Parts: sequence; C-alpha cells; structure tokens
Amino acid sequence: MFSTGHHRILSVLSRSGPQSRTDLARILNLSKASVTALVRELIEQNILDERERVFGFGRPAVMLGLRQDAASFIGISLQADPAHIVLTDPHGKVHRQFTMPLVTDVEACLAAMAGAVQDIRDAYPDTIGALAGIGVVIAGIVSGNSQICLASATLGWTDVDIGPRLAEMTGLPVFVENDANALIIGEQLFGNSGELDDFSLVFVSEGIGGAHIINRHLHRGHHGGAGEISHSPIAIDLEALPCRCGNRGCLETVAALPAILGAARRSGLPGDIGQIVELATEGQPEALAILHRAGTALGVSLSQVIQFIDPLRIVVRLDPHLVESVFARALKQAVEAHVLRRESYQTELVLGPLYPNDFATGAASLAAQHFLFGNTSL
Amino acid sequence: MFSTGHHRILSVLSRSGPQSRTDLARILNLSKASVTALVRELIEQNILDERERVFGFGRPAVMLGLRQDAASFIGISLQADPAHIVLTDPHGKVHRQFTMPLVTDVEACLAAMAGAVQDIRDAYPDTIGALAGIGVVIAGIVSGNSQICLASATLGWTDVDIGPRLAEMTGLPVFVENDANALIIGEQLFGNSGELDDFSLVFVSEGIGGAHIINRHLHRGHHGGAGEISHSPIAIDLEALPCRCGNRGCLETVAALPAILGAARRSGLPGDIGQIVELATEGQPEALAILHRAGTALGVSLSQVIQFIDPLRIVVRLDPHLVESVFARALKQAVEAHVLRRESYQTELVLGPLYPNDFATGAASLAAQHFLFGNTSL
DNA sequence: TTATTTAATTTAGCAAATGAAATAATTTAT
DNA sequence: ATAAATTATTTCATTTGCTAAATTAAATAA
Repeated sequence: MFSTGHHRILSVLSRSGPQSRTDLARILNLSKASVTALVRELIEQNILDERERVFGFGRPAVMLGLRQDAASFIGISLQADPAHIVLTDPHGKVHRQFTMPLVTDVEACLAAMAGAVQDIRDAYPDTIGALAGIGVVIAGIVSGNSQICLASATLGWTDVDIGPRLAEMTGLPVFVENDANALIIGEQLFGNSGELDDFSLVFVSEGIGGAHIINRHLHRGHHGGAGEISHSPIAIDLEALPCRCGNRGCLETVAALPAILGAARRSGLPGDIGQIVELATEGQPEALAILHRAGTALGVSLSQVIQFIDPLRIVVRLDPHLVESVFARALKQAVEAHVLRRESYQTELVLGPLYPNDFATGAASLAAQHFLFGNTSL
Repeated sequence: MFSTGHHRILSVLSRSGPQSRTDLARILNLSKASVTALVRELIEQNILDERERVFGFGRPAVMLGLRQDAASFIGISLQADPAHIVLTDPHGKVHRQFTMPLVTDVEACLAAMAGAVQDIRDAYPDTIGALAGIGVVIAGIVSGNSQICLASATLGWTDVDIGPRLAEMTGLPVFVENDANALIIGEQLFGNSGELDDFSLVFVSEGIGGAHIINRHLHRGHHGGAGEISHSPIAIDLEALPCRCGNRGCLETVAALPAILGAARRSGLPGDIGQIVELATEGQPEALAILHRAGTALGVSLSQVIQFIDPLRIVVRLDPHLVESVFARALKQAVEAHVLRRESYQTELVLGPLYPNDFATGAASLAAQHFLFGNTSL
C-alpha cells in the first residue's frame, strides 16, 4: 500500500511535528521532486493535510501535518487486573477508555477482547479515523514477530497465539508485546522521546521492567528478554531477602512496590504507598529508610545500564506518589555516585508517573507504529 | 563505486564463505537476475572469483568466493606499548606484523605511523591485494564518525584528529576506534561470530573493556562509551579497594590483570600471571582465592549484561594462562548462578586467549569492514 | 538417447528516486 | 507601483536498482 518513502515521511512528521516539503527533503535526504510526489499521495489518502504557511524571504513554505483522523487504534492491556482498553488517534490522544475484569481463560479472554473491539466500533461509526489496528500488552515473554505469547506468569499462558486469533476474529492487524516494550514504544511514538536514537525505560510497579530503544529500534534481545532488570543482584550486604527467582537480594526484593509495602508492614507502617511517602516527608525514620534503600538500589542498577548501554536518556515511570519523594532523590544520588564521571555529558534521568492506563496506551502505540512506520528505519 | 547490492553480497560471502549465485539470491531476497549482474561486476573488479562447481541434480552451481587478494588492510594498535602493526587480507589472515615503540607526541606518532605504512607499501608491491585502508586502535573514547580521538588516558590525548591527519598523509581511508570496539568488529568480521545478530565481547588485560554488536551493528552508545564495564560496583561486601574512578569496589579493582597481580604480591605470591595460575592449579589457597574472586566478580558483571541486553553469545578474551583456569570456572559458575533460569535458552559463553596482536588485527578489520560492507546493514 | 532438473543469463519493463528547468508566491528594493 | 530577488514547489525527462518470465546451459536419471 504505502512505500518506504511514505513511511519515512510519516515517521518524521509524527516525531517532529509539521514540516514543509523542503524540510522533509532535507531531513530525509530525498529530492524535492520525490517529496512532492509522496506527499501528494499521502494527502490523497487523507493521512496528511496542509497546515499554515510560514513566511520567509521567498515563497512561503506550506507546513504538512499528520491528520488526527488519519486512523485510530485500540490498545488492550492484560498486564494486570482489571484489563484496560483505550482508543487513541495517531498522536496518542486517548478518545475513549474503560476497564474490564481480567479473564485468564484463553477463549473467554479472546471473546472479551473481540467483544470490546466490536463495542468500540459500534459506538464510533466514523467520527474519528478508521480503526487501523489493535495492540495487546501482556506481562511475560512474547515471540519477536509471530505475536505469540510464549510465557506469562500472571495469565498462566504458555505458547498461546492470541495475536493471530484476535486478528482473525476482528479482521484487524494485531500486535502483541511485553509490558515494558509496549511502554517504551508508547514513549517513543506518543511521548517526548521520539527524537532520541537511544534511550531506555524502566517502570516500577508490582515488578520492575525495563526496555531499550537502540538505534531507533526496540531491542528485544535474542530470546525476547532484553531489559530484564528486576533480578540484578543488588543487596549483597544488607539483609538480603529471597527472591522468587531463587537467588537472594535481587533488585525486585528491595525496590518493587510489593517489596516497599512489605518492608513497611514489617516496620508497623501503613500498607499504602501514599501514606508511606507522606510519613517519609514528615521525617518518619523507618519510612525514610525503606524508600531511600529502594531508590538507591534502583539507582545502582540504572548506573549499570548507563555504563553498559550508554543511552541518551533513561525514563523511569513509577507510582505518582514516588515521583517527588526520597525514593526519587536517592535514585538520582545513587546514579550520580556510581556513573563514571564524564566531562561533557551525562545520561539524562527523567522520572514520571505511571498510570494503569499507560500500558493500554502503549499497546495502542504498537498498532500506530505499524500503521505509520511500516517496517522502516529512520 | 560499489552499490548496496555489491556490499550485501560481499557481506554474505565474508560471513558464510563461498555461495552460488542462486544461494545469494535466496539469502538476500534478490532476484537471480540482479545477482548475476552484481556478481559480474564484482568479478570484473577482481573482488570475487568462481570456485569449484557443486554437482546436484541439474546444472551444477558455481560457488563464488571473496578473493584473498581483493585488497589488503593495515591495522595499527596504539592500545599499549609497544604499538603493534599488522597487514591483513580480507579474511583477516595476517601477512606481516611488527611492533614499534609507542610515541605519545601527536606529530611524532603520526610520522611513525605514516612511515610504517610507507615501509609496508615499499615491501609489498603487489603480491597481495592493493592497500585499501588503515585502522587505528586507541584505549580511550573516539567520536562516532569523525574519527577523532576525544580522550585517551594512556596517550594523554584530548580532541586529537589523528584519523583525518593520517588519511591526508597516506592518501588512504583511516578508521579510528576504541580498543574494545575494534576487538568486537574483528571478532565479527575475521572471527567466529559473524553470523550472530547480537553478541557482546569483554576483554581482560590492564583494564577491562566491553563492546556490543546489536542488530549486526556496533553499538557505540550516545557518547561512545557503551560497553564500559570496568567500574561496575561489584565488591560491596569484601574488602573493597579504591578505584581510580573515585568509587570503591569496582570490577576493575578485583578482576583486571594488575588487580590480580597486586593481590598476589600482597599475599607474597610471584608477580607473574602464569606462575599464579600454576600455583592455583597445584592447590595453593591464596592463588586459588584470588583467581576465584576475580572470575566470580567478572561473572556477576556478565550476568548483568546478559539480563540487560540478552545477547546470543558473550566472547571473553583474556590472558592465555587464564583461559583454562579457576578464573574461568568461577566465571562460568557465577554466570550460571546469577542469570535468571531460562527454559529454552542460555547465552553462550566463549572464553578465548587475547594476544597483543589482536588489537591491531581488530584495527585492520575496521578498514576491511568499510571496504567490504560500506554502510550496509545485513 | 531423451526427459528431467537445477543454475545462470537474457530481455523487456517497472517503480522509486533524481537533476535540472520551469513555475509559483512571496519580500525587498527602487 | 513595478522590478528584482528569493525561496518553495512542481514538472519532466532520465537514471538506478531491481524484477518476472522466458531462455539457455549443464548436469543427472531413465
């Protein structure tokens, strides 16, 4: 349908906002003749439209923008209970969202997802762009391309081909991805890191997950497990707790949400993260210690990521309460202390809140990425 | 000069050995017509030649191979004193090698390198292929493309443009690269890991260096420092030594060659790695402990690399004496213990010797890679 | 010998991109 | 107001890199 040329143009417009034809030719190293032709076709297909004119010396440049109604995408997160479902446009704006109970039975889950898709289709005849794809997020391992869930502990699935099944049921392209990977694609496509060639993302919730964009592409690793960070051996000296992986002192046993809540409970503190953060802010010593230790542990792990991979930025997404807490300060301190001092340059650390919706939005970004970029690089 | 098509063919032949035209068409997803034309041009340029015929059912296939005299390459290692210089063919075979004292004065160093190149040119009129490029290796940070040495502690250089300077003096393309990066390109092009999409390499000598091939490409990281592993915080619990980076307990203070020799000296053992390994083999407790500790420390760091990046293989290059020692066994054990158990699959760990020559050969591979592959992927 | 099979080449042609010239829409200078 | 300059975009003839289909080449099997 669309050629690489089309996708390359969409890629630039999605990432850097409206550009003129001449800009595009320069950015993409294409001739102006080619850009004219490619843009004409994209306008005919109602993917792009002409925006305001920018006046300079000579003939004004006509800016070209990605239409909000070029297409729409459904994102489904099976990452936790309840499942979240969103409908987005190509810019990542959420137009509709709801939840439904997570069903672990494969057939029932497929039926529920197909039903949700049908509901959305019924409710949205054509006010926004035509539905162009579905993304599904699971916590677990997904095969690189065949869109099969190889293993998921939360769902209890092994080698389940939800991708092809849901595609058949809905008649739409379906993309399945691991939670951290979906989150980083969402950050790349819908977030603020689209211009970066290399960046990493780590999220902290029930577990700790990580993913890397390397050379503009998601780095899956050889068996799809790249970005795994939760079992970094971090607490050798401290009272190392046993981890579900069999070792002791893994990052997850110190810095994941359940670990923080568990430590708080053992210290007689309330079992709610908001309250714990508040106590720490008021100076309560146990709360401070627990959050400080968790932040430091994650910081040390991130310093390793920085040394090994040297990304331009690491995005850390965590509970909104933690974003401005001791946890965050300890994290930054630990990174400062453990990263080899560099004259010119420092990996940027960006902390932001993680909302349950974000996984579903990430899921939608998978479908959007495919629609906009095809298999293109740049 | 050569198109992407040519380079893609050379890439396959270099990596997988001789192939028929039909094989190439299948491997590269090209039409047989294209392969015929591209191969004809490469044969006319004396890059390829026809080899033996392989008989099957129908018409026999003519195998095509990369000519040993297609071109030759000079590799210069300024990684340590003395500097090593090699002359190789496109398969990485070393045809001539020698050393010269390392000079840290920039002008003197350039003059020495240019002189060495001229000597080689004089001594080798045209018995092997025409000289097609020069690679230079330094211990330090090199800018991504402009071939400028940004910083090197051993040489005391900052922002020195040896690449362009040497290119001007010799009239040949020059490629400058960091030591670990050159080593991994050498492994990819001249070694046994050419078919792998993702692998990592770590070497242990005066320091510890690492590099990653991701998606067939060298991953330099945003400021060229990717692969940095020597300052992983590893020895928190043990008697952590101060490191030149300012922290304590870095991997380098435990597992690098000087660290091992230093620990041995403090225990009253001889200051030679061969003797230390021999003592350990005989069961001498201090020697065993020192090597075991060093191997374990490196193993723990590598387990982190495996979790974060999930490469298909990690190549570890170290002193020949260490390859079959307690160090190696401890390293493998530590990796086994710390990597999250995987059902189907395990990152392969390959230990091999590191000879002083290898950096120079790696340097030559940089030039060879450019000659053979251009800027191509696959 | 003849049919079959696989490899390689030829041929005509397409799709994407290009360079150079032409056209369009402005601002600045006169 | 008009002409000159400037920059954006389009047109058009052409090149580049590839392909599909038919053809030729060189072998084996019957």
